[in-house]
Amino acid sequence: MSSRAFSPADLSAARSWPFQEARALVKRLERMKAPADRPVVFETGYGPSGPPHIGTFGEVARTTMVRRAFEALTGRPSRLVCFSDDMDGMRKVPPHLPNQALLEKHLQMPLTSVPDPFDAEHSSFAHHNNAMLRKFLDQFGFEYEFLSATECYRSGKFDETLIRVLERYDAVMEIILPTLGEERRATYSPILPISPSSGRVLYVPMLEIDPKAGEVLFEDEDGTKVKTPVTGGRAKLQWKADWAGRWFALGVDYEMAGEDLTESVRLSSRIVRALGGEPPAGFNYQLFLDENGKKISKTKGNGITIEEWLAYASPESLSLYMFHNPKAAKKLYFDVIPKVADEYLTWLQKYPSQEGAAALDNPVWHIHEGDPPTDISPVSFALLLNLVNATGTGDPEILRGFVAKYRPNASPEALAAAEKLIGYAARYYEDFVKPKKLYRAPSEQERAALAALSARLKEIGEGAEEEVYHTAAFDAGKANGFEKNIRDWFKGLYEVLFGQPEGPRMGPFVRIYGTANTAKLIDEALAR
RNA sequence: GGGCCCGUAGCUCAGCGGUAGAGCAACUGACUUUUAAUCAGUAGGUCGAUGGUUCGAUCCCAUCCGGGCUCACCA
Repeated sequence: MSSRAFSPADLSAARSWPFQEARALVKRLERMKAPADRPVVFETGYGPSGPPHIGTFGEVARTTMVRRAFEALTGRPSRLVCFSDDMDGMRKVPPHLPNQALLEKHLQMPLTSVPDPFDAEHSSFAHHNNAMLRKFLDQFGFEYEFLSATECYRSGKFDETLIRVLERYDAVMEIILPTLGEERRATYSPILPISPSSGRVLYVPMLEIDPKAGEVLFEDEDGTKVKTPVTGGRAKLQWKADWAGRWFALGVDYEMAGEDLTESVRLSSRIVRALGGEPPAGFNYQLFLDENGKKISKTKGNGITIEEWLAYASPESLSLYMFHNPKAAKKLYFDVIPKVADEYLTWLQKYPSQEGAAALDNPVWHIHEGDPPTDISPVSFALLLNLVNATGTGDPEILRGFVAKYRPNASPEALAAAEKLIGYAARYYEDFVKPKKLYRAPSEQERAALAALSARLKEIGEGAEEEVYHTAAFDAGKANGFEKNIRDWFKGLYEVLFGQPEGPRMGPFVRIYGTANTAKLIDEALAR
């Protein structure tokens, strides 16, 4: 690792939000008098009833930023727990899934007891989604520990916490009940037993609770009264109590959440205190909006998905987007992608010349966990998009040639760094530029000039200087009536050959694309 | 309506008590036998509004305006 070292003075001068968050966490640990060698626990939560999405990425990326800032600040060990709420009952069958009938039969069962509707590869629906989550996180190289709620309950990891909830039952109820509607109030219990007869998660009131024995009495689905221990996976905590229980059981020190969960965090904090714990540090980040400032909703399909982002720009650029101002509602729509991609490059270029706190506050320090790469693409994404527009091609080979020409002094490493951008640009071309192309037929005059150019290029052959080709382009125009308006010649040439009024400088283009290919391009256009 | 968050140049953001900054975009010029690129330069903000605290406020407080979330169920 070639990551830079920073002085304590630099570190305390860093003002970017991850450092501010890290300092808040430090204060919390001081208040708690936490032993300095105890690993500090960061958590992110995940609901395994659907695939991971751009918000999942954002939460883990941002949490990791705080984590690394904290480590830099304190040198203390830390862990990041990605927790899957996979013991939650399946309340309804998510539409769009295959095997609806099969799923229907398993309503109210813990998600880890619902069969995988996709294939037999995973032992349950939740296992399938958990695997997707891990694959998703791994592809970005996040460092984390995966934790399954089901395993935590069944293994006894949460036993102590469940008993504690029984011990503090009244205090917990007192906090939760006022937040519920009248109807729910009548049946609410922070403990949800798993029916021994049906395996479903039961939303029933507790008839008796016995903290000493660690048991509860409730009415099972078949009407029989059942007394059961709450431990070993025979019961779980309900919403409003389970988050607090998890904090308590895992000793979570830091967790952020979307602003829609602001009230939940507040409530859970009170509950964890009632259990005798201390709520984690953290903050509520804002949700994303679409181009018009409207909330992004999956059904409306506004905004963009992580797949869309990653099709046209790097994960690092998405991290940069996540880094910016997490407390402001940010617009997330297509046009921001190229802009953010180039902003990322700009920050990367700036980093080596920055010192102290300025470097620590540079987003790339956070995006790359303190160790930004030194090989930087010598061309911006905007330039590549221009190129793609100008050359009318998304052929990576041609783009590569132009990059090498534009940046003759670029190192092989830098050119390698540009490779990814070229791929994104090519994709962009295919999806956005190509469909908009409008080739027009040449005028008689243009036809003659184009034919002359084609013939001349074949004559010259490959390997000549750019200027030779460029001169040929001019000559063909001048010799066919464009001597006074050479601009029109080029405009027409582009419209006929590339389907747009602008195009590449012809000399370099021919040199890179080849005379035979260019001549072929012309001949095909004339034959169209 | 209550609560929370946000509101600084066209855009994305920094600045968090001492006479407003960056990147991109825009514009001008140079260069290039079209485009793009490159280089040099210019312009652009009553820091959402109004009051208050202060010798002094973008920065603190209050109110208001605008945007988002949340306050039945579900997570």
